[in-house]
Amino acid sequence: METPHTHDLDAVATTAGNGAKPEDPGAQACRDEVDRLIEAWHRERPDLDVAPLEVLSRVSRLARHLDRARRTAFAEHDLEPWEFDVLSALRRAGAPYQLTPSKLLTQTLVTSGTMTNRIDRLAAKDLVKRLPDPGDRRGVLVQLSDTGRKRVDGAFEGLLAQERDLLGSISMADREALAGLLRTLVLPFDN
Amino acid sequence: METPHTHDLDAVATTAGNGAKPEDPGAQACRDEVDRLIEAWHRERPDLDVAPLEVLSRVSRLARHLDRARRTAFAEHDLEPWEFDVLSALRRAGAPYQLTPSKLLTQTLVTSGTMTNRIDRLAAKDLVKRLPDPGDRRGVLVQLSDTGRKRVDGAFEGLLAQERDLLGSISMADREALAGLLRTLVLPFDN
DNA sequence: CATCGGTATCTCGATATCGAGATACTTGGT
DNA sequence: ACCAAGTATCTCGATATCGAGATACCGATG
Repeated sequence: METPHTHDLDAVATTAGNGAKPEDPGAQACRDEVDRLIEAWHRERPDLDVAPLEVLSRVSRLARHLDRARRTAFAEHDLEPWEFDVLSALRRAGAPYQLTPSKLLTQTLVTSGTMTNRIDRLAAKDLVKRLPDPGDRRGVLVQLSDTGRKRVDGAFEGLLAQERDLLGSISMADREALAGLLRTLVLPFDN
Repeated sequence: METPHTHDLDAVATTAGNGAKPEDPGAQACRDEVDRLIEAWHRERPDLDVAPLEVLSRVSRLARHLDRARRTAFAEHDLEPWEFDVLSALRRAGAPYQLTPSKLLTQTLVTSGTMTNRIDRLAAKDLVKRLPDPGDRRGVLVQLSDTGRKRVDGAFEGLLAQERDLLGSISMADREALAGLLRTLVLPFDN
């Protein structure tokens, strides 16, 4: 999806990118898809400042690539991304690895119907178990099984290895700067 | 559509975050969800270096928030995100706003079956038209209608306004730094 | 203890996507 | 001209998700 951003005041559209400028300080030599996207919009709508796309389109596109990469990484542990989402929430909760469906759906941002379905399928694979919630007969507790814990731990280690690899081209200092700026952008949403 | 997605993942050590550090230079005072995610993983798996999550989890989460925000912004122009994806690809192509389904599906990263379905629905709403491809009788050309062009132009302006707003808390210099670092991360995927 | 609003979970019909296969046409080689 | 391999698009069954509604239970109030 395209998240365009540019401001146009004239020729600003190419400011941050290494777009058409021939000088290119000492930076990477290559244009990415977003550079092309922005160039196309700038050609078609020279009246608009599409600078915001420089940041936000890249966030969206990178996230999509990360989704695919994670799917591959998890596949080596026979887990789908949605399975990791649920199991990792339980894992992070700590022993005895129990959460209510309600807690799980707020953490995974899916609807209750979806979560019921997911728990059913995870239970069928013996990765979680459904227990009655003592103290609230409406509710249930979803508990990570022993095999579930091992699978999610392995998948998480694989994920970290992959992510470390993806970040390899960026210095420690830049990673921290990046993390800080991203936090600033996320905060208004996270409350 | 949409990339729905859902993933929670990641949490990094506490390196870059303003996690538990009491000093906090002059930065924002608040922890985000990823800080909490990282703290939980660090508690449960102190043997792992979860630092990559500081960056990549934030990218994923921010992208999800952006998806929801865009859905809202597009709704004011009676467009779904997937509709904007297709229409904007046609719009960027420039007059006469024609692309083959193949070009459209490489740009939107969906399968051919999905694209056929999308074109059907867009054509039913008179936002695009299917034309025979002169020069290749297997193929068709998808052309943006006049109302389609107006709708996508309006939606794009709305999107830009929203994105400019979201980036408001970040200085111009930081935006450029952010865009540059994100490009570095995306490049290995984009080829 | 009866009631009523709120909460937790599940049910179920509608829908968008995927993915494998079908169909029709093109292209290069002989 | 013919044929095989490749390409462009569409078809269709399976599936995961959403979202509205149903059911069962909690808790405070009178």
